[in-house]
Amino acid sequence: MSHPSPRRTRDPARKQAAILAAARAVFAERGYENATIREIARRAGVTHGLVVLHFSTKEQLFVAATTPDPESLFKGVLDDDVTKLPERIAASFVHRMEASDGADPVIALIRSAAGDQQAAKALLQTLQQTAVDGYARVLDIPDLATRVNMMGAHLIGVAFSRYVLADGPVAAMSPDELIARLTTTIRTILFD
Amino acid sequence: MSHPSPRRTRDPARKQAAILAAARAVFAERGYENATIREIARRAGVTHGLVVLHFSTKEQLFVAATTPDPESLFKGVLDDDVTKLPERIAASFVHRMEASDGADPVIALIRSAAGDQQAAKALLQTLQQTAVDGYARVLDIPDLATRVNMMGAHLIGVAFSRYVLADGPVAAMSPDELIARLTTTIRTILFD
DNA sequence: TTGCCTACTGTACACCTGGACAGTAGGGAA
DNA sequence: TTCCCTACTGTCCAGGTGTACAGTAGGCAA
Repeated sequence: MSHPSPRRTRDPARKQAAILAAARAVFAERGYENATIREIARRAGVTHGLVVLHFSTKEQLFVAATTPDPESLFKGVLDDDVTKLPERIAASFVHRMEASDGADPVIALIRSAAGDQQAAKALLQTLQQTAVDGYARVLDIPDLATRVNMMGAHLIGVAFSRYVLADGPVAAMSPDELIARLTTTIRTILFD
Repeated sequence: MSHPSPRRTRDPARKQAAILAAARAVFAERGYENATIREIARRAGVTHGLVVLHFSTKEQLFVAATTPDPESLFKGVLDDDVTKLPERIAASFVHRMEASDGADPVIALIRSAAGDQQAAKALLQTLQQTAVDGYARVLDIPDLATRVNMMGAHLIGVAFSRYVLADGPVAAMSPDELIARLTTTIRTILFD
């Protein structure tokens, strides 16, 4: 029948990577609380026991899977002249989200922080601080932290509307139009 | 001992109101999934059986407790001249949130929609549509729905940062400063 | 080939949830 | 006072969760 090969394969690195990818997807889709280890294991093609073996606890798996790479978020954004910073931020954010196919760590963090997950809140705050530090190198504004925070809030709100609510004009518009609108708003938040 | 009076009191209307108030608070604090009927019952001073008796199901209780009153959200906002619309929207929103002490239905909806609760998404979308219809009476812009959606996204993001994440400059700033900053951004989103 | 370390599986368990339901008692109608 | 409707309680249950752990079997070293 269609039990092709119940034979066990042995490949820790590959399986850990598969578990992490599945975890990112499931945490992004359902948020921390609604995500289950069993569902993650099923998508990764392993048993839930193996997930626990490698990552010990659901929370540790969450942190391992959703800790964003700060560098990747600001890659190429801080270069060039400051006047074009807003479009570069907008484009970087939108491209990142579109490429992830809804499984981006940031979405997982938003969904999970809403459910009061402490680890998610901490990671989001770290991300925020990283952004402040980065922009501080190229911008010289007294209330920089506040403006960056407002911008972060806006991006979270847009991500929420487009990828979580996933309905309405914001969800329907093209990436390019979204970038254009974000650019205008970000410019106002940062400089006006 | 300190069992003051195990005597039963009989007052359906009052208890239903207490249950709804407790439900609003718990749903806002924890989101739909993390909220439990038992916790709501405990805060309302009743048994969880009574909650089920009156509202049948957790989802029905959620809808009953968090369905926002559209009128209250736009009260006094649409009057007066259009040029001051942004400050009235900002002030109305901030005052509403500050007054609720973190138990506002909108926060419950945000927390719950993140966890993929269908009812919450539907209510948020209804709210969105109500806003579009309302502003359509005083504004004449071709892409009105899109702009209102972007504004709604921004408000969600700010609420998220201030009341859910509850940390950082946005959470720390005074209501008046928040209103001022929101006003500028809303003006850009609606008119630029 | 033999042996052994460890990646991997499957079962088991304690806990908590939403919901069902049989019973208890308040309080107005008669 | 008596009666009865129903607001209210407490117990019970099936289902699903995270985690612990005893056992199984790959595959490299010897």
